[in-house]
Amino acid sequence: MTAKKIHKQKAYGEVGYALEEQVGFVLRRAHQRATSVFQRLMGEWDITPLQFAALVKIRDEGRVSQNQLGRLAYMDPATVMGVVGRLRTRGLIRVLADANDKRRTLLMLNSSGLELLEQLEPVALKVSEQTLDPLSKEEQKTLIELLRRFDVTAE
Amino acid sequence: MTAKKIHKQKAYGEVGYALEEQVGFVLRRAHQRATSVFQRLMGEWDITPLQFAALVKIRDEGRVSQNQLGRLAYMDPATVMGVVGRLRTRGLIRVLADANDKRRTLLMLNSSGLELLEQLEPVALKVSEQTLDPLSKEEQKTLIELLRRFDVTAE
DNA sequence: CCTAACTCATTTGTCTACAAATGATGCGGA
DNA sequence: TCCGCATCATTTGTAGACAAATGAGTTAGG
Repeated sequence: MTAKKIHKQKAYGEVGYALEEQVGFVLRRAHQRATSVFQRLMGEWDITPLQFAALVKIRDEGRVSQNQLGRLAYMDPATVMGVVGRLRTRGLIRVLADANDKRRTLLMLNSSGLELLEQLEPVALKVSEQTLDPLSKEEQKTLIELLRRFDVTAE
Repeated sequence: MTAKKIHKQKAYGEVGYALEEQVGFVLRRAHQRATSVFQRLMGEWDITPLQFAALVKIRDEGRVSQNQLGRLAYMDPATVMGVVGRLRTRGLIRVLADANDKRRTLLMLNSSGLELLEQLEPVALKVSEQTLDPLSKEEQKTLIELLRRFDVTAE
């Protein structure tokens, strides 16, 4: 019914600017899909992608300062503030002052954080799986590799 | 300098959960790159990726209702509200009531909206170009195609 | 022709995302 | 040694992203 209207979109070879061929647009779409799958599978634990990423990074490091965590998980300082605050409120991490550098706040998982993370990791693998479902195994590998190339540029 | 710390991240074949190999994580990264390039090139016009997408879609359709626009640009109703509000405030679109359906609000570009959009489109192409810069032409095509496959599922 | 189910715009609330500014602290070089 | 510059955490402000709820309006089926 409404499908007819859709065809008014600029088609592939058309002259003008085709929004759905621009990287930013399709990346946004793909990212929406990924977070949607994440919410569906992780919803029952009430955790967000960023909160999960933070837990993983904190555990991998043992102990990190907030800024360090931000660099590892690609969050800017303001965003880290929020994420860390919520993890702290939920009692998943321990926050302590760095004796060697009074500017720093050190973060580490406490036992409930570690326990939760261990429950979550297998689910996170399912999230990746389901997100990538429309692609063949070969294509999945290609996609991840191409996306990771955006990283090298450091910037 | 700090590069040494980075190697504490789980390496490729390691046992545990490797965050940087999960789709959601790399998609988020890639999307960050795209919006960062967008801001850098579009900053001088003070426009955001979503606002630009909305302008394109409104022009392509001629006139759209808000919900329709949301479906075309993949924004939910609450997000559309904000974007449309800002475009209206800046005087780029015209908002009128639909005579046939009193629930609906119709949107269309006014002359300044159209004029701005025409200035912006060539810049938007540069945004895509620069974003994709780390990849070869061949890889760029592959990436876009793979990303667009996430769309077909309709979901 | 009437009502139940749907659609539309809108609000509220939570969570990313980032720019820009701030004050406290640390550090390197003259 | 001390002074400028960098780094750290933090705040404020704007904008996307979405869930959930609401009331007005439309449509389809009985």
